[in-house]
Amino acid sequence: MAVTMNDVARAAGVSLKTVSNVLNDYEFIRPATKQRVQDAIAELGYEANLTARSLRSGKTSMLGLVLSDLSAPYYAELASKLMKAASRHGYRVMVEQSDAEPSVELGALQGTFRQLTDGLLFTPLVVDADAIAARAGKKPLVMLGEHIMDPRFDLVTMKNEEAAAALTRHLLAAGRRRIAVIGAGPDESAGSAGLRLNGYRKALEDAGVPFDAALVAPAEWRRDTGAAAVAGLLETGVEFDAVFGLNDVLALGAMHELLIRGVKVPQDVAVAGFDDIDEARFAAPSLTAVSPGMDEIAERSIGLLLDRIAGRETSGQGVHVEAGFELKVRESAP
Amino acid sequence: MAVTMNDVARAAGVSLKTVSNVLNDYEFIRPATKQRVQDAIAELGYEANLTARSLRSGKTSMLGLVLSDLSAPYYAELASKLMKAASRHGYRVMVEQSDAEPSVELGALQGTFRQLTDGLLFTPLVVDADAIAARAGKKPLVMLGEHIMDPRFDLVTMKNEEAAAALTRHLLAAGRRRIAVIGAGPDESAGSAGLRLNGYRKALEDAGVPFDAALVAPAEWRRDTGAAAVAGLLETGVEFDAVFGLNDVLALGAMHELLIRGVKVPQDVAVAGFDDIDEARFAAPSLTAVSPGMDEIAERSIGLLLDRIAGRETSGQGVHVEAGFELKVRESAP
DNA sequence: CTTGATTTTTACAACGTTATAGAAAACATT
DNA sequence: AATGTTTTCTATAACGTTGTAAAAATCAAG
Repeated sequence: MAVTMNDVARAAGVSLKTVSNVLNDYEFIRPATKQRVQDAIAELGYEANLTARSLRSGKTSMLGLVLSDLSAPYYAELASKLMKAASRHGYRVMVEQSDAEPSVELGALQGTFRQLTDGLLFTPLVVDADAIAARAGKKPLVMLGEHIMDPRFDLVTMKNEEAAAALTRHLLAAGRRRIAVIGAGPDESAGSAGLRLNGYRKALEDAGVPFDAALVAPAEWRRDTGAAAVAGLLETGVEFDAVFGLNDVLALGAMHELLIRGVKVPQDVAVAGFDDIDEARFAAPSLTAVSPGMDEIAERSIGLLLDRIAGRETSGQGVHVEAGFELKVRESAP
Repeated sequence: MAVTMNDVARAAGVSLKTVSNVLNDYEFIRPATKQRVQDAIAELGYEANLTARSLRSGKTSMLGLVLSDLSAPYYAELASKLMKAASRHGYRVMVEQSDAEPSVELGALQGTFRQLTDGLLFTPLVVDADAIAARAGKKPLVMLGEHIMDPRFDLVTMKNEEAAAALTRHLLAAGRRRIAVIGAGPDESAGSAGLRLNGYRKALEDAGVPFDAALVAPAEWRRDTGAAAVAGLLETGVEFDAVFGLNDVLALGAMHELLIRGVKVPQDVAVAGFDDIDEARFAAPSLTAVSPGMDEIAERSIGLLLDRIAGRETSGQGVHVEAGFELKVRESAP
């Protein structure tokens, strides 16, 4: 079987606890003793048993990450960065895909998944703050995204409204006046969709351009739905000279549909997105998009969660972090 | 604190072990007793402690997945599917990103990661079979991909050679004679790159079209490198009327570069890829690509790994599984 | 009823670690 | 050398579950 601390203790001629002390950097150990233990560890190839350590200490050195679908590029890139950031601090990340199922989302707050993990990064999509609060337990929990803005919870988010406004201003400055928005209902006010739509409306207002609900097309945030939404706009005969996809895949789907139908991008219609996934740079034409500072989001969310776990952050209120953004102007909307 | 089996036992008026027996579907329990225990579990909201269970039983109900980078679309989609497949069998998947670092790849075979997991899905990229064999230990290990083809290991892969040949035949049938290949050196013979290149050569040979090493451009499998490789070809003045990207992101990067430079796709140059990631359908023009049966790969790899874990598959030799493929003809190479 | 076989339940140890509390050793001070 | 103080080490008990082996209860048959 595997080498245990007991084997190491025997080999080094010390007690079990002394080995444990060496491993945990206990202060009062004679250098000679420490050396003997470390030699024994090296010689036997001992590796600590995380399961046993967890059982005894209650810590797992794992973080949980709940998101709807890992195959969505934005989430894939985010998960990758979060894992790397966590790894720098000695933590692993376990991913749970909710598929936007309420039962799965809520389930991830409790039960095995929660148990296996010292803290949770949670991207709620379909459950509300009260439901979360009722089930959250007392392990640290940091929200990602914009579905929940509640003072009870820690939250790491991006400047959705400002960034959407900046992007809209950019389109307006380029002379576009009929900017279609894909990915929200005209009255949407909550979540990422609502915030980004607000930014769009505010920029229009500031520029004195009237808001037209006919330009706002609801769609789930996927490529195919983005394509379908723009097809719908074209078929209903609504005039537009720009498309703002509320995320990149929507914009890319829309752009695809436009190109198929012979609409020139950006000459006839400019297209812009939100997220700046890797693909945005390499689309044809390359996609103008808001880059929401994913590195910063990853770094700060891991930082905040680990601060909570270690008890370094003790605010009773939720801490709210907003990462900066950058507008990446590319060919699709110069 | 959390409710333990002991609390349940006390509430139901039975012994600890009886609760355990109920949870583990032990055969000989009086229905009345079982009911009392289950009522107590429901009433107290008991949830088994996985850590304790793992420590005692040696099983974790987790699988490991080692891949280079989760943000690569192919891996993101594969990971997502693998997680869903595993979840159907009551397992979770922990992902480890190797970044193609040999030390990380080998490290994932041992140490904590291995310990936390009942079996490993391993996509080796930079380490060889002997190094793996030396470190693999005895927990089940299933290889994904083509870097290692060794009878010692279980392997789930795709029909790289046949699929690449089929794609090449398709390009030849459309009249293309100068088909550039991006993502391999001209002498590459191992790994996915080598196999796909072999398929390409075989199809050329069967068609009596001479192989020209000048048409083969090495490149790491990313968008930017794909773009750079095609730029290199254009600048050296090599003539070509088609590009076969050895994976989709290479092809998409190449297509982007071609379009930027005013080369018409598919009129001047046809472009085709391999993987059929979601983006392939929505690129402009949409990308002709080999679909390597990712669902089947996910299903079969989880199946094989779980068979090994449960001892249902006991072949001493490695079991080799090859998923089927399909050619998706789209606009970029009709 | 008694006996023997079968079903049902239980006590106790064990998995490999960390926490507690105290014993032993080393050092400093008189 | 005796005393007190600090450093170093250790024995033992947990953490919450499953495995082993045996005890207790039930049933069938005489």
